[in-house]
Amino acid sequence: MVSLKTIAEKCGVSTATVSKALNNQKDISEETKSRIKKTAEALGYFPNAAARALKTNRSYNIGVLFEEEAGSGLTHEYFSGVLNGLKVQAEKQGYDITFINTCFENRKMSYYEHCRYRNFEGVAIVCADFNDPDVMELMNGTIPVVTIDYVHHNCTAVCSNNIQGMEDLVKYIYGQGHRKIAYIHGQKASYVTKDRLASFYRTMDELGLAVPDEYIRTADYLETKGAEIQTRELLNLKDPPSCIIYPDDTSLIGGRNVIIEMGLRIPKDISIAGYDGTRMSQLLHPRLTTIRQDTELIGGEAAKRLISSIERPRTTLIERVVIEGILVQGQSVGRINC
Amino acid sequence: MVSLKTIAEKCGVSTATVSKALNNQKDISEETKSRIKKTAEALGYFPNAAARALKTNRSYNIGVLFEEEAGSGLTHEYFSGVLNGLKVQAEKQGYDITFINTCFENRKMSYYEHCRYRNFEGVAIVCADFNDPDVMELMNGTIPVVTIDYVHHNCTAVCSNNIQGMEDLVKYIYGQGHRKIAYIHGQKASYVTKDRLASFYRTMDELGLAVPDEYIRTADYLETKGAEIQTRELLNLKDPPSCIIYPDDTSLIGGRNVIIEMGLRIPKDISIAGYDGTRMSQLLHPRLTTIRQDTELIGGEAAKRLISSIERPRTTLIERVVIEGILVQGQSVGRINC
DNA sequence: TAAAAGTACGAAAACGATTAAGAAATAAAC
DNA sequence: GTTTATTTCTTAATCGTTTTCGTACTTTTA
Repeated sequence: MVSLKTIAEKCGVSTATVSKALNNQKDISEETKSRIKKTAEALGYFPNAAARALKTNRSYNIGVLFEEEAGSGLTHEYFSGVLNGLKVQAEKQGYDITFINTCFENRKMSYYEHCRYRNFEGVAIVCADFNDPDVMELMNGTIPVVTIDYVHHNCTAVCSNNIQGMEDLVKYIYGQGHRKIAYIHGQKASYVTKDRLASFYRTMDELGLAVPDEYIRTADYLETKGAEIQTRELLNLKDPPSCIIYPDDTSLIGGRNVIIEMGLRIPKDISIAGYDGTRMSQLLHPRLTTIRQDTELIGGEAAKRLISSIERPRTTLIERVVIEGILVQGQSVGRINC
Repeated sequence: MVSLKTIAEKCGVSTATVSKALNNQKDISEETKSRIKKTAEALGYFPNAAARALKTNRSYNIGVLFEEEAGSGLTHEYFSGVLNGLKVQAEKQGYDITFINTCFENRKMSYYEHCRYRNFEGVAIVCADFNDPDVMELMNGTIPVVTIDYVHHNCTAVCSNNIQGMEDLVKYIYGQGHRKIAYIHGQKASYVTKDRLASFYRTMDELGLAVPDEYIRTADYLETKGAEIQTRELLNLKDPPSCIIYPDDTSLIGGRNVIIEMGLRIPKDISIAGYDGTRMSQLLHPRLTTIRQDTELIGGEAAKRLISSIERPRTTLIERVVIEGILVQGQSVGRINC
């Protein structure tokens, strides 16, 4: 292991000098500096993160909380996209990313304890149960935290703009001539659902469209079962909608299958729209009309804000960052005469 | 920051005693041990990973190389599934997972340098360009490395059993009565493709079936474009196949779209099979016949082997671990009379 | 009862870096 | 020519652990 000491001996100076030279402090002469740097290079020196962290209390390490409810968080495109954005940006700024977990040697430890143990300088909560006391402890703690799609008074939040997204979607559908628009929304507990639902109602209202109660239904995100059932019921109504908006692109598949099964054509007989803009949504025929959530950007912004609050804690505000969704005009919402 | 010193003072003993007590060394009396442990608990003590790593040279941290060629590695279900398996198992055994990158302060550093900097005890290469000199440096280095779906003489490899998977798939298709089976395979450079292709030929041979050259084609993994083109050409042959096997579930979608466009029914008019067993594959109608790769298990095994070679370097062999794929009998391969 | 063995703890060095304070040499100021 | 400032480097302490070795005391053994 080549350390400062090795270099110091080779150069006939003290380790202090070597340290300062490599860190470009100005009380070392240019000549010695370059001599030391050359030797360091030649010896293949790299600093020891542990030693440095111990002394400076800076780990350049960010913890990411990524727990999969339902056992598949990492494999869901939305979350993994966000994680990727986070990773890319953090790397760019010289930070590493480590998953936060709860195992330590044999015993359990809380997220917060893990963070202190590893000296994480900040935490990004990408995918977690926000009601979990351990998660709350983390959010209420003193380590800077950024949350995704969840607002907490003590943390900077980066959220997809579900209000604007839903508004854009509804207005586009309206523009295509649709007047009977149904919305199957996801679980009501989440912020995401609340925003989208409120925005749906508001936009419909603005457009002067009535929303029959039976047009509003619930089905789980990321699953097809619920969407299947709800779609069937919607299509069997006396006055069925001409367009159905689904919780997301994945659950939409369930509805889509039912529609095809019933012998209906998309978008001839019935129009459908998703939400997410998954890769798959653009592979299907017809390509889905959906709102693409810019997961890269969401993750990237999260990283930027987090690092900012690490490096400039005084001047960084706790804020709510909103990332616009992008309407993807596929072919699943057809043009009709109203 | 509550440290050993804090506890030592509170208990009126030395830090050495505290350390030994908390680590359950046997030259501390049971009485003092419990007294110390209680105080530690009460003070909310947690060891400092950096200090410990510095002293013991053990970081309990594993590096994961996860570079997205084509800019989407993390969001691909196969890779993210493996990563998740890795994460879960590593956590279970008390290790943390950190992404390996190449940025350090301002300058670049190689993967290997990053690993030494962070004292990673082992490395898992999940998704990377194996021809990259930096990746090769890592594999040839002294840090234990486990690779996924790639074999290198110096590293333990965990691979999906593509030989058996393809064999199972072909035999199942044969069992359904198909005799004219086409195979659109992925990029030839990869081990995965080589294994599958060889196994395809071998199995067909074993079954006494001829493989016309025009039945073997190439299309990229994870993209639909190539599969579209190849499917069209296959279906326009004088003697088209009755079943087409695709590089993977994603590229299959391209072929599927072409088939639907041409007015053919799956599996009535043409049968198709994928490879991967993505979530989506089981949402489509008809559900895909495919080989499900147990990504959880692949990642889990990778973690186990890696940790084993970290903790028992002497007794751990460099080996090639093969994870069986599971035939998923969807409905996309129909029964026909030969 | 003296020697040997065992038990329970402490002192101090070490891991590899950073940094405040000090020292030696040179340059500038009066 | 003495004092002061500047430049350049060193000394030594420190971060929070672990670990080797030593010591004091107690218990066992012959």
